[in-house]
Amino acid sequence: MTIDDAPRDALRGGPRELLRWVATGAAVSRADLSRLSGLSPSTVSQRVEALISQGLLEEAGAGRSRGGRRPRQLAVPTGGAVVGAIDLGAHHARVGALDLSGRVVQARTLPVRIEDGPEAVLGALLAEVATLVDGDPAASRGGSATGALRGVGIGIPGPVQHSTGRIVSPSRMPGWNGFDVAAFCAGRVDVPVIVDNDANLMALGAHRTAHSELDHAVYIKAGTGIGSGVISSGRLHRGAQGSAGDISHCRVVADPAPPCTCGNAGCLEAVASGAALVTALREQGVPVSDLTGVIRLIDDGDRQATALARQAGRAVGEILAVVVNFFNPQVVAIGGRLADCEPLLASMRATLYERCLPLATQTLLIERVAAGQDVGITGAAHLVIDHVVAAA
Amino acid sequence: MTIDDAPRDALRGGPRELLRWVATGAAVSRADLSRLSGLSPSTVSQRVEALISQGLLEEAGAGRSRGGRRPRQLAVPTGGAVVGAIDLGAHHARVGALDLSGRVVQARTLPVRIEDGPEAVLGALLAEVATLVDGDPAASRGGSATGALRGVGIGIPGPVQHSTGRIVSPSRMPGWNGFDVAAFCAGRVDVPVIVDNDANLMALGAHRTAHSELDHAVYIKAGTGIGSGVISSGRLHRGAQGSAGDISHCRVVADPAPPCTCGNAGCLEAVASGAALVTALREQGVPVSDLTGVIRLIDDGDRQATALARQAGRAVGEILAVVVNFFNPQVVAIGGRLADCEPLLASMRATLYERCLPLATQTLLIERVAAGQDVGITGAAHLVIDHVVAAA
DNA sequence: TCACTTTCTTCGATTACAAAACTAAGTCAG
DNA sequence: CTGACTTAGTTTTGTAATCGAAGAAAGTGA
Repeated sequence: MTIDDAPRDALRGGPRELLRWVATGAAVSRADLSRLSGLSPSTVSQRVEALISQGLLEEAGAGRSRGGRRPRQLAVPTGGAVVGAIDLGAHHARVGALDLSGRVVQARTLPVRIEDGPEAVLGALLAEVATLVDGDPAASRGGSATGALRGVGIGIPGPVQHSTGRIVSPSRMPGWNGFDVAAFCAGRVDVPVIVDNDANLMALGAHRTAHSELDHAVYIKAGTGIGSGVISSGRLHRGAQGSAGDISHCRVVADPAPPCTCGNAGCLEAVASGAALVTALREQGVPVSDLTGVIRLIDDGDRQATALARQAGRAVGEILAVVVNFFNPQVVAIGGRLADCEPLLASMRATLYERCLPLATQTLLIERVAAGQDVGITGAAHLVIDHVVAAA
Repeated sequence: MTIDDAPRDALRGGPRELLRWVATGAAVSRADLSRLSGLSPSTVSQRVEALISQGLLEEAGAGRSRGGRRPRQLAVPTGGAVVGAIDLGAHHARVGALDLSGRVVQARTLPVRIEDGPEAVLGALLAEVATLVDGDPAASRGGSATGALRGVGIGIPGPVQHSTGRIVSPSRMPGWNGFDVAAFCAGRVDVPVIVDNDANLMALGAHRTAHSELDHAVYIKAGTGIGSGVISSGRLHRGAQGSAGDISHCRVVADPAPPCTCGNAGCLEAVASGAALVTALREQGVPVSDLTGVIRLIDDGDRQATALARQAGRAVGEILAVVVNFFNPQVVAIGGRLADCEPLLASMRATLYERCLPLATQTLLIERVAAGQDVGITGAAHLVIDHVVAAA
C-alpha cells in the first residue's frame, strides 16, 4: 500500500483544520470557525454539516450568549472514532489510542527488545493498540461504526521510506533492514497504517501542538540516537528519499573522534547521542548501564558526565548552526530524553548564538519540546488523521 | 512597497506555467498544453484566450499536422512586453531585458564599483536597463502598451529582506547597510521592482531552466563571496528572516583558521570564497590581483593555487554534507565563477560522497549550474514575471 | 415591547474546472 | 476521390466550491 503524501490543504480551512480548532478549543461554534478560517459562514456551516454526518464532529448543546443568539457548541465526539499510535524507541515504546482531534485517550509505555525482530515487536505492539482501543470505556458502549479504529500510525527510530513504509539500513535495529512495516501491519489490522521516522513524528506532533502558526521549524530528537524533523512552509519536509533531517552521521569536531556504528568516526551520533554518552562514560570507568543512569549522573552534577553533556551540546549546536544558517527557521526545539539535560541544552544554545548569522538568531526561538512523552504518538495520530479525514 | 510572497499557483496549470511551457518550446499548441498541464482542453483554451488578450501570448500560424488537424501554434510575442533584470556582483553587474517567457532579449555586463554607494550604482544600472529596453529593435516599432517595461528584478550580493527590499548588514558592500533598494528604484521607474539575494535568483533561474521537475534543490553560488539558494517543494525557500541559504559564515575546519570580515575566524567565506583565495595566495607571495587571476593560475595547474582550491572544495563539501543530510535534495548544483574550477568541484564532490548518508547521495545529482552568466538575470526575470502575470 | 446583537441557514451569483458534443482540418487506404 | 480515422480546438452544459446578501432564530437590554 502506498500512502499518498502530505495533505495539500492542511492549511486554510480544510476539514482537518476545522477539526483541530474545535479539538483544541480554539473554536466552539461555527461562527468561531468562520472567524478563524476566514471562510464565509455559509461555507463553514456546510463543512461542519459534512463532518457531523461523518461522525467526526458533534453538536454539544448551546453555549453562553454573548449578547445575541447562543452558539450551538461543537465538539469532537468523545468515545467516537480513534486512531492507534506507536512510538517505537530503542528500549521502550509508547502506545496510545487517540481521538480524531489528536487528543490522547489512552496510552501506556511498554518495554521492547528491538533485537527480537520486527514481527515479534510489532505484533506485540499492535496487540496492545487493540487492547487500548477496546479498553476505552466510552468506546465500548455500542458497535457503531464511528466507535471504530480508523488507522494506525507508527514511528520508527531509524530511516524509513515513508511512501512505502519500508525501513532502510537502520544503524541500531538489527534484523529490521528492508522490513516492510506497513505491509506487515496492514496484514494484521484492516485500517490504513502509516509509518514514519520517529523524529518526523515528534516534529509533526510538536509543531501541531505548539507552533502551528510558524512556517519553518526544526525539531531535534536526542535520545538513545539523534535525529531531527523539519517543517517547511507548515508541512513536514521529507526530502527526496525521505531521509531529510537525518543528521546523525554528520561529522563534528571531536578529539579523539569516537568511532561510529556506521564505520566512520566523529559522527554526531557517536558524540552526542545517549548511546554515545553511555559508551564514553563506561570507557572512563564510570559504571553506568543505560541512558537513565547517565541522566541521573548529570542531574547530580557528576563532573565527567557533565563534561560529556557539554561536549554533546556543542556538537549538536555545531551542526544546528549550519542548519539554522541554511534553513533559517523560526524555531529550533529539542526533544527526546536528553532534552531535559540542562548542560547539554545550555552549550547547544551558546554554540548556536556564537556560530549563527545574527540575522538568523535575532528572532529565533530555541526551546525544549513541550508536549512531553506523548509528542510522538500525537504526531503519529495527526499523520493518520490527516490521511483518514482527507479520504473521507 | 511590500511585495507579496511566492506565487502559490506557480505549480500546475497557472498562467505562468502555461507561458513557460510555450516559451521553453515544451508546448506549441493548446493540445500540448492540455497534455502537459493535465487541464482539460476547454480550460486551456480559455486561459490561452486570456493570455492572448493580455498580449502575453500570440498565435503564430499553423504547425505540421500529426495525422489530423494542424495545431494553431502559440508563441510568446517577440518584441512584446519585457522585464528588466540586474544581477549585481562584487565588481561587475549583468544587466538585461528579458521577454515574458524569461528569454534574454538583450544583455550586457558592466563594471561596477560597489563602494560608490547604492545611489550611484543603482542609478547607472537602471539607466542601462532603460537603454536596453528601448534599444530592443523589435520593441521600438510602436507605442503599444504591450511593448513596455513591466517590472525590474534586482539581485544583490548580500543579505536582502525580500519582503521590503531592504539590505541587511552586508559584509562586502560598504555604504549599503539598511538601504531600501526597492523604494529607491520605485522612485526611478514606475513599474514593480523586486529585490532579492543573488544566490536566490541564481537558484530560481537554474531551477526553472534546468530542474523544474525536481522538488528540492540546493544551488551554491561561489564567486567573490559564497552563498546558496534553496528550492523546497518547487518554491524558493527564504526562511523566517529571508536569510535562508546564507552559509557564508558557517565555520569549517581550517588550520590556521583565516579571519573573516565578520569578525570571526574560519568562516566558509574566509576559506572558500574567491576573495579568500585571492587573499591567501597573496599572503603566500603569489602576485594575483583578482579572482580572474586566481582562476587562471588554477587552470594552469599552479601548485599553490590548486591546493587552495582543493581546500576550498573540501570546505564547501563539508558544509554541504550537513545540508544534504538535513535537507535531502534531489540536486546540488554549483554556480558562480568558481564553479568552473575543476579541483574545487572534485574535492567538493569527494567530500560530499564521503560525509553524506548513502541514502541521501544515492540518487543525488551533483552538477555545475548550466545556464551560464545569464542565470542570475533569468531568475530575476522569473521572479518579476511571476509577480506581473499573477497581478494580470 | 422594541431596537439591536450574535448565530446560523438559505439562496442565488460567481468562479474554476471538466465532460461531452461538436466543428475544423487534416491523413491515408482503398 | 471518397470515406474512415486522427488530431486540434470550440461550444455548451454541468458540477463543485465558495462567497455575499438576506433573513430566520434566539438571545440581550433599555
